Amino acid sequence: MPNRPTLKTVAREAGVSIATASQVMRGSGRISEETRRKVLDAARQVNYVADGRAASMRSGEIREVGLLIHQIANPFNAEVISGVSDLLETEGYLVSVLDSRDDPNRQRRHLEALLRSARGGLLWVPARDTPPDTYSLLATQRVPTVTFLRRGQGQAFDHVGIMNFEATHAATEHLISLGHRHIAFFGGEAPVESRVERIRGYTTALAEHGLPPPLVWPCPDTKAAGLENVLKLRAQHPEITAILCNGDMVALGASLGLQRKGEVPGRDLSIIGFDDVEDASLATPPLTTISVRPYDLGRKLARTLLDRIRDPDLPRSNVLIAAHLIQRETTAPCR
Amino acid sequence: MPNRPTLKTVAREAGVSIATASQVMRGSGRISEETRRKVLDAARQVNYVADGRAASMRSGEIREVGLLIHQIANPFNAEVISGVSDLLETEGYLVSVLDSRDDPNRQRRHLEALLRSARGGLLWVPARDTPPDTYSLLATQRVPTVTFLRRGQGQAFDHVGIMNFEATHAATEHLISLGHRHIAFFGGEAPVESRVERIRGYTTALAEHGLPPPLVWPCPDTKAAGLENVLKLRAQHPEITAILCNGDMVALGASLGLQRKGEVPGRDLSIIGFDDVEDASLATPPLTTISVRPYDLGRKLARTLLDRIRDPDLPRSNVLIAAHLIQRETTAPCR
DNA sequence: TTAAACTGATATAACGTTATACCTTCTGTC
DNA sequence: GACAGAAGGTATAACGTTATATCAGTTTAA
Repeated sequence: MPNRPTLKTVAREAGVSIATASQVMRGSGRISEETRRKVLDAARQVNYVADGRAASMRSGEIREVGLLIHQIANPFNAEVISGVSDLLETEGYLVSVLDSRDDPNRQRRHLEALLRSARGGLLWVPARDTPPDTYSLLATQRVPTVTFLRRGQGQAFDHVGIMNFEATHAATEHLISLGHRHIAFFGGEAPVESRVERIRGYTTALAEHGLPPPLVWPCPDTKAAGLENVLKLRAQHPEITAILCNGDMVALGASLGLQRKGEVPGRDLSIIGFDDVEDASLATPPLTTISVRPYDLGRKLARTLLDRIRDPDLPRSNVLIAAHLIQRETTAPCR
Repeated sequence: MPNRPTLKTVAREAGVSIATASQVMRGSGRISEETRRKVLDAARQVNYVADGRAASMRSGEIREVGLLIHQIANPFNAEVISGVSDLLETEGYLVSVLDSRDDPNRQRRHLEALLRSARGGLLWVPARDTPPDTYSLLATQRVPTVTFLRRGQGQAFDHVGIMNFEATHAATEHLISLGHRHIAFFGGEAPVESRVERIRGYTTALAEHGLPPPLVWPCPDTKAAGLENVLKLRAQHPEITAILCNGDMVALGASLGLQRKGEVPGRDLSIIGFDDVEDASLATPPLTTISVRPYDLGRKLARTLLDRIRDPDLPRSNVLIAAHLIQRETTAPCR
């Protein structure tokens, strides 16, 4: 039973040296058409696939990057990942996607696994409460790194984010223009900047219009939690007529919760989501939400990493993607 | 600016040889407590992380596996991936998840990327119409491989699947016992075995009860497609009173479509899904579906791969996971 | 007292590539 | 026909680990 083919196998089969075989496979150096053909035939013959480990060790070029995020099973994030993969894969990179579940310990383990095996680059959403030594680990390892969605304490890295403040500011003003005066911010728990910025946009808009003080109601970013918590919120604060959500999943959950109680989203409580996941437009009623084109964000992210890999001395970049309100049917004038 | 630390750095820092440093890091060989401490301190000092490429080249043990699936952004598959990752990560493996989008060319590219970089093992759902040379590529590369959900032509590999026939057979009988006589099979397009088996279970049950000939209505496994197609189906075949779906996403889509037209799932058309994704129980009305515990399937899958990696001479295994009907509110007696 | 066994460390080769330098052979020029 | 230069190929070292053999001391056994 033959072992897996290496360059040696190919070279032997083609009757040339290993060095020559290597040059042919990479299309470099001066090689006659005849030799080229012989080597390529031999390679096809034995189903040769280069060993990326050996290649990258010698050449220093690692075509393997990691993507470490706090939650994979979230349609918005899935779209981001899609955008990242599409671009990086056409450039010949292998993308390893890992889920930290927003847990710093789990994140640390993943990070070390990535540093061991996929050290070509890193796309990273820092978990909440990421300790400083995790940042310094990355710094000493000198892996090209781009943070996204959250920057955490990784101020030294490139970053691709969302215009959170502007988005929730505008969304809140929209609710105000519909006559709402008691508006809550609903969802999310961790003190991550993305949420902090969103809350700031919301709070600022309230203040600018001289409305009652902000009410922030935390809960996990899942449908199930949204469903449950919206009822608690309404029981405890019956004056609330509109909620601005930290994400579509809680928003959709809230919409479901309302309907379970026989109420109508929009008419009985205005709801604005954040992300514009596929379900947002498919839900009944379709969800008013803030859209950020996650796929484009992913591509921008990949592009930023590639630039960084190609030139480590580039100035640190900080890209913010615009977000805009999409009005569907869960917002209505206040009654 | 110092470069990334290697064993050499650690050894120099600790005043020992590279060989000794290596032994300490791996906890092998005979090392005095004093030396051990010195090396570990030095390693921590410089933030040392081993280079898995070099290690695996020499030791032959690759702690990196690939998972190649036809659709990542599907809650059922996401759960499977979760189960796989949890088990493999505690065993120190890095799992690279790739999405073939059920396209053989894309799949081929991914496979070659994996063979280049993550050749420790492969978990694989063959794309539809996977050509024979893709199978033989894997065979010559001798990467431990386990197929799941679909076997394709990869008869030589270990496999973890679902009892599809039994599941749809039972589900169809359930519909029949509710009095339905005109039942359609709804969703899925590709001639993959999982769907073929499901259709066979459905067809067999119909035949056993002497019911009208089967009606199979293909459509992509997405909510949007389900929504659209259920209306077409009803327009063209008004006699249908129940549909058995190839997946929850189409089933949920169908449920939405019905409601858009003011009809009530269950009362006006019985719907059974397949997968029991999280949304199935959260939807209104909650979806009757076939559950297969995707997380457990994922763990079983990982376990199978580990066994194969540990002993390449093991007899080929073929595990089938049971599936059972969960009755919620989209099925009702035929009126 | 001396060989044998053990302890704790190290030197070295190897994994499969690629970059570099080098070595032939051929062609053309004067 | 001597020599420069190009064309086409190869030998070799290196990447960062780990497995193996080996070595110098020290202890134990007979």
